Amino acid sequence: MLSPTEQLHVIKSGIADVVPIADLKKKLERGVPLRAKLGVDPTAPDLHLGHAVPLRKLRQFQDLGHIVVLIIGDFTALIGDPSGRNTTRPPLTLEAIQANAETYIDQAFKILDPDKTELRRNSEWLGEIDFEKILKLTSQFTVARILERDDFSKRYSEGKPISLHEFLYPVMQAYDSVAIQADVELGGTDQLFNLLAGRELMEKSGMEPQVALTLPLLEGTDGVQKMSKSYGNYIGLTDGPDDMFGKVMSIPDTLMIKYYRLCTGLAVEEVDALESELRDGAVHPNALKRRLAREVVEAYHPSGSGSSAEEAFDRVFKQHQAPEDIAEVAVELTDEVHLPWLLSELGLAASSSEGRRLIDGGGVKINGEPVEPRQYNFARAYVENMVIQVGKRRFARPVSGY
RNA sequence: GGGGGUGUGCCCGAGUGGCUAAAGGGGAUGGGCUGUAAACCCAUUGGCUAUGCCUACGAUGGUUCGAAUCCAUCCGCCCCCA
Repeated sequence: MLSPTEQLHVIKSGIADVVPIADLKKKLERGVPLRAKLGVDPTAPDLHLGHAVPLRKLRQFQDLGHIVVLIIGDFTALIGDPSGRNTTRPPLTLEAIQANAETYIDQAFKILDPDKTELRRNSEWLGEIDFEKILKLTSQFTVARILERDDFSKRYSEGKPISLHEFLYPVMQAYDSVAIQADVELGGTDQLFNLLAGRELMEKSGMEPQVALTLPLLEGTDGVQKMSKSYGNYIGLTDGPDDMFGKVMSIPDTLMIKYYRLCTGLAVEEVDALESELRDGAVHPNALKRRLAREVVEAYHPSGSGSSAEEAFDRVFKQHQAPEDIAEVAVELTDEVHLPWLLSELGLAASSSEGRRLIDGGGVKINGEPVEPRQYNFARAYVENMVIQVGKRRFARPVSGY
């Protein structure tokens, strides 16, 4: 086992904050495996790299010999965490929660070590709580204290509605920590309030309070907004290797090290070394990003998939050739084919008007041959089974639908 | 419960009767440059086999030769007072 100081170095890599750091040190020095908690809301069925960030950190805890307690917030999902939102979240149905939870667990164990993971659902203890207990719990917190939370105070001062039940979210999350006797709880920076609420409640329950460890939000491929499906800047955990590779390559350079720290399983010292090489100019940023992309791909796909994704990438973007497997799309072709229509059928354009614009903008190629602006109609033989390309990265091959 | 305000394209935001498919910005997409990075330059950004037609300025109805712009009702959101 590493010394407490060494452990601390690993734990601190890439994180936003630990409060209080002294408590964490103290806990580590005892040499007893810690219980590291992460509560997840089974609200989103599609997981992306951003969701994986805390899981990676948990994995580090496991590798250091600690225990991970992964709590599926099946009960709390009934409320919907208002974190980072300025509106009330709609509660989910039980079925949706169940399905999302399954997906989540599936993905999570691609990263976590199952032998060192305690998987719990918070309906275990929250489901049977009675009203008297709720009153006792809620009496531990004051309205003023709850209103300190950023999004609450903001919504309150902006006159946006806050439903009373939303106040209970931090209370329930805090109670989770009591129930499983957490030593450390992880969460995004937007979770700090909830994490500290847990700390407070534990203390009031006569337990040793947990340490709050916050992780930065991961920016998406645009490098600005946090990764999220609704911004369209996400890298999905179930994305194919080629796709995943390409998406990682498109992140801004400035995010590379952050991605290394938060999205790969690379040892902390190694990332430290890469960071200084990058700073000294000892390594070309492009080479570093390629390695990052390979690492990320290999984390979610079979070994070897990283380099084959890289080859596919070079084929398309360096040698400007069509990728090896192009999506074949069945369409019903007539003898004369209207290309704008075809582009929208193939999913390469949102509408045939957009297809027309793409053609006029010089962004469409058939078998590598650019299509002249204002040229819209082609003989069937000219397009059928051919490689239709839009921009640099979108390809499709129309095949007969019969 | 009372008074006031506001609702425009993916988002923000001009527009107060015709010249408005709707200024400007952001974002996005395509092209150039490149390392599919950043920065920068150019173009496009409602639909439609298309020098035209259709649909659009919260919803419905009305006034008018003509409405995002005027009127009525409704819906949503916000502010102030109680």
